[in-house]
Amino acid sequence: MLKPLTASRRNRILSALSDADYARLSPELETVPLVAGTILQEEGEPMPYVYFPQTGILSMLAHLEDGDSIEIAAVGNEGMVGVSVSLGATMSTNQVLTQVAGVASRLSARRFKAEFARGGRFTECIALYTNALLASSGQTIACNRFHHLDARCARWLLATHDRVPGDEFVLTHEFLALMLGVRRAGVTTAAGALQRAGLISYTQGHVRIRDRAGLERAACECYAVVRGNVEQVFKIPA
Amino acid sequence: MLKPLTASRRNRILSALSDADYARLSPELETVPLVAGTILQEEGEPMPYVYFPQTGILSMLAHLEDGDSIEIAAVGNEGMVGVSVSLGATMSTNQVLTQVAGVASRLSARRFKAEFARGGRFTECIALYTNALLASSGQTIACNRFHHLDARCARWLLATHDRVPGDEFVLTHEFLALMLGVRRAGVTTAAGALQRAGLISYTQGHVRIRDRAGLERAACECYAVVRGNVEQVFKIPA
DNA sequence: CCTCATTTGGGTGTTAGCGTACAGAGGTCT
DNA sequence: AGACCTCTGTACGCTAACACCCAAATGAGG
Repeated sequence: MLKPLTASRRNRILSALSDADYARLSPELETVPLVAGTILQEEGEPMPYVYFPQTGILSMLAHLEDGDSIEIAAVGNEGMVGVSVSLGATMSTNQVLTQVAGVASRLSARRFKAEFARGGRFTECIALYTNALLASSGQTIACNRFHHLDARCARWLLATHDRVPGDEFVLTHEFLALMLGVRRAGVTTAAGALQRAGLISYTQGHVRIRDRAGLERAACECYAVVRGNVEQVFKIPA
Repeated sequence: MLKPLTASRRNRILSALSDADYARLSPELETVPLVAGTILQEEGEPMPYVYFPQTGILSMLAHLEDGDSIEIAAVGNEGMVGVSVSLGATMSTNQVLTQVAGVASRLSARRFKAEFARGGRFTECIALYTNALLASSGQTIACNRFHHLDARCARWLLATHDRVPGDEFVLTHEFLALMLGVRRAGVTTAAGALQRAGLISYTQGHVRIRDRAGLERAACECYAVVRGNVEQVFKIPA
């Protein structure tokens, strides 16, 4: 027996489709598991699919020649990976990996392009989401230049917390260091401070958010700005 | 006597329009001077116009709560300011200011949206340019995190050199500091090193590029990456 | 020619985060 | 239980860039 049609509509962009549009697209949507650590797209390679996470989190990463890397944006069920396909790109400019395991709906790039070209609510949503990505990237440019590790750390934890069910999730200092583009030891120091302040606690690769409000105070403004950018996408009068 | 129709087509996006499309749009295009230091768009405010520079350079800036600011992207005759209008945005998320004086064609946001909705080569160009901006933002996120001031300084000088006629242009350390998000004294040190290496020279607000190839070696990879992103826009088979 | 504002040079002490290294703590597997 | 591997804590010296400061040079205007 098939899952109900609405299963994949935990993704907020897909759920913005009219029932008619969804019915047309639905046979083309493939539900795929997102396995933590898996790479979905590689920099400079073609993008056969676009992904709409239902649960879990994907990360877009930039890599530099000397091997340094950093997260550009995180994508949960509020967004998608592959907007650049709608902009006419053929190659991915970033690496995309699964940060938190989950499930996504994927769609072939060809179908996605065709659907995008139809216009309507779906197209509008994708465009607005692209705009949010662009605006958020600008904020992150400034954030990486000016904000200190503690604040960026808090920002990142909040963004992840928003996208997982409970208050606890899997995360090592090592991984967080990769996302923030800093040393593992640096994260240990910053996270240690947050822990001592009673905002979080962690053991062996598991973090627990203990004081969400406090964490928000510890985070830089960028958390709220980026979140606001994304909320704007869905605040349009339908 | 009117200037020839093709005047504004020094902008590479406008010149991608078919003659028919251009003829239709041309009466709506207004040629405006770009005065150095002028602010064309303010963060959080509506965007009545979009701009297609013919000459000169515009800068998109991000501002943080505490007053720090940094350049997100520079736009010359290869691009435009206001792509987010085509994505459905109503408010600007960045400040835009004139970095180097020049001339631009401007178009009302309404007309621009309508024209964008028509589809065709123009639409395609705008979409590809938006994609280039997005990709370049990702690169800049990493750049600001990892690359040192000297290299970022060189990157910026090259990007500007690309967009001005000769080898010399107006620039103070103060202004460059604003763009790079560093102290003025920091720029003095970095630029001094470039000068001592014979790559540039400057006096009282005027820089001269003396060794372009050397500067390219001194710059981080981001210069070439971002430039490549933009070139990609115009490399499509017409 | 002199004055004055702008621009640049440089100096001092501070700091966040780096690179590196090592030790302990907590799980896992046999 | 013991061996092992992953994860976290911490320490030490180093450096890029900071904040703050003042002095010199340059060019424009009266």
